[in-house]
Amino acid sequence: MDLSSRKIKILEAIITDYIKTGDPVGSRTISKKYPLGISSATIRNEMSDLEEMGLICQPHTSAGRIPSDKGYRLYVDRLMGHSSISEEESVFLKDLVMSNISHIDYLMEQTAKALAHLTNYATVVTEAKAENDRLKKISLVGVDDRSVVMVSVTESKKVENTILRAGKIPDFDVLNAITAAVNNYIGLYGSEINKEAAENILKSFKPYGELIAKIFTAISQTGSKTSEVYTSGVNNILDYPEFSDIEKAKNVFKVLEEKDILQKLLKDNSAGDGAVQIIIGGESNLSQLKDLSIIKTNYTMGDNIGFIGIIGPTRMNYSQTVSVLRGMIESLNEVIKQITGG
Amino acid sequence: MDLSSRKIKILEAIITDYIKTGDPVGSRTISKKYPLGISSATIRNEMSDLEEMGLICQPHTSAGRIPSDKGYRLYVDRLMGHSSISEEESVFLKDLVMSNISHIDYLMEQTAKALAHLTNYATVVTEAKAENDRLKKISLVGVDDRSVVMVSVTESKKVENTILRAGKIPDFDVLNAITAAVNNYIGLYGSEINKEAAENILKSFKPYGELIAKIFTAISQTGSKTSEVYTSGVNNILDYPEFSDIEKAKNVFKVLEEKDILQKLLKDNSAGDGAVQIIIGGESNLSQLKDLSIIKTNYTMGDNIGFIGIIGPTRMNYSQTVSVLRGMIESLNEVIKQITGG
DNA sequence: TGTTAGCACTCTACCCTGTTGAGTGCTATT
DNA sequence: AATAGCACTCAACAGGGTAGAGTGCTAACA
Repeated sequence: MDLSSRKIKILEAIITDYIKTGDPVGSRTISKKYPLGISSATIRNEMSDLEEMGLICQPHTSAGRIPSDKGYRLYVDRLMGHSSISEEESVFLKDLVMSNISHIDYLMEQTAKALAHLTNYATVVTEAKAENDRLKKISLVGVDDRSVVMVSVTESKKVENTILRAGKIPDFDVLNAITAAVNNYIGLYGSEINKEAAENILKSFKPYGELIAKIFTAISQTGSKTSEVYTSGVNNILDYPEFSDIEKAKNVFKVLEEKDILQKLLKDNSAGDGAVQIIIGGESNLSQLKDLSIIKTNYTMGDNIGFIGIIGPTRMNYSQTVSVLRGMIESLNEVIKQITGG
Repeated sequence: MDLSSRKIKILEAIITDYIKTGDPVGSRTISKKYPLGISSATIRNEMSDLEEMGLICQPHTSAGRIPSDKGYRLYVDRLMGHSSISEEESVFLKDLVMSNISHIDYLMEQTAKALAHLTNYATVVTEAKAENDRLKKISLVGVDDRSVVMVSVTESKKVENTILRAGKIPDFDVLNAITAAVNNYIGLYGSEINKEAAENILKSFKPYGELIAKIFTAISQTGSKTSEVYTSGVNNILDYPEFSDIEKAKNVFKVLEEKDILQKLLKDNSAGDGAVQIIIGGESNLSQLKDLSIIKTNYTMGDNIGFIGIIGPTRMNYSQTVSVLRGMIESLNEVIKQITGG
């Protein structure tokens, strides 16, 4: 069956209306609200065809039609207009990013929050992280007479703190000497274990064996942490009647708590860098997500790659959400470029 | 009216039953389930008295009775037995704390999670923080040729990273010299602004003026961040039928998102250090919390004080929850003592 | 041949009703 | 003082009827 331009117009009307109201759309509603110049009876015939093609379906016999995943897919790929965000929103996003560049984790959190606020959906942001990051150097900072902080910096410029405790802590100068020796080691072996070289350092700073052992343990563990996942606006989901059933809402909450699933979902980067990707309902092949859609993209900070996703009901406002997401990424990238030197 | 021992037994039965089932408790239920040796009619008379005293109330004319805030208060203060946690739970909590001591923020997060898991209520943990903390020293670690990390350590041993960017970054030795100079400054003036001294440092390291200016800005901002608040198990609330109404659930979620309110609530430390404090329903004087109770206490890390709260419906299992909370605090304190040197 | 009006049909949502069961308070009795 | 009995109240549930939205089909029309 052919998809005539009239059928497309009707499909578009159904989707637009359903996104707005959440109620199944009937033929009469369309004939009245959308000036297609045809009667409801004709629309009924066309709708019957659209249903046969799998683009819309009926929740029950005498209800209106709602778009299927396939219908949304067609809409997203071919029909959806490009809206753009307001000047206000754009400024809001840019200010947000600018004001937080010194605390990256805080920035991520704020990003998630801001997007949730602007879209009224749930958002997920993962920390930027390189696939195979290597330790570049460390620095030791004394805290008190029993503990030091080991600051580690990776090739991709991620900074991480680890607290180390030991019975005996050297003074400032010795600490610096140990730092230098360990950095030398790292230059040669990275975070791999080289017994001989480690023994050498241990020997040179004999009184502080306990501390040095802990340093090597910490070094071998660096970068093993998976990247942080920040979620926000999860409760926004409750605003949509399709989740007013408490059990359904619980399910959604459960998925959004499983950071592993979210990570995996966002990480799949088949669409390429910087592209906005849309996963509609069952397309994720995860039963827990069959009533949710995800609009996602990625951002880069040097070699590190992070992901931003917006999660809402399948009838989410794709066009608006995409534009907000694009605006966010733009602000982020602009600021990141400035920082990392462009 | 006097509170006879029989009245107390009936009140206790009502509360115990209501905590377990969530359904209003009738006189017949009590006479059958609790061996008080009196008939339901007698119990009815006594219940009528208890109602007059404001300890229980009726949701509607022909329903059973439920405890009022005042009833819970009496129960918590005078009737509640002390249960203790199982060996298993105790080991679980201790292991948790032990395995996370090198990453404090991670430990807090895990603490919140573990308590939520054990109690099936929502939990709030605030980062330990001293009231009037002062900067003790900083350390500068180069990241790349445009940025350094400033590691700041406060009197109370809190460590924080701030990323600083500048057009020109000195090498390792100069960075160390700047660190030393700035630490000298901090020794004299803390995080206060002393123009003359700052000018001196600026002059000594003239080519790096931009960086040094940023250092002083960062110094003046240190410690201004409010302490982190971690929540967990918020969705557990959905398991209790009193919040199966979506609007009520939304309200609860909203409160638990307002970290300010939670902070204020937990911070009030009138009960004294280490004491477990219980706030029942309306006692908080916050309308948003009128259907929720909070069981809370505090922990100390050196000079820093942090708070742990467990939030559930007013009919929460006070006795069990208190014991889990006590177990958690015990594990925390034990480990903290070991660390901070005891 | 495509479009439309008309009609019978379907199904949900809603309201009204009566019934059941749990629970109460009062009163008379033990 | 304690209890048994009784009339009463109320929420929850199920059944029945109606209104309204929507459909599919058919016949008529341009």
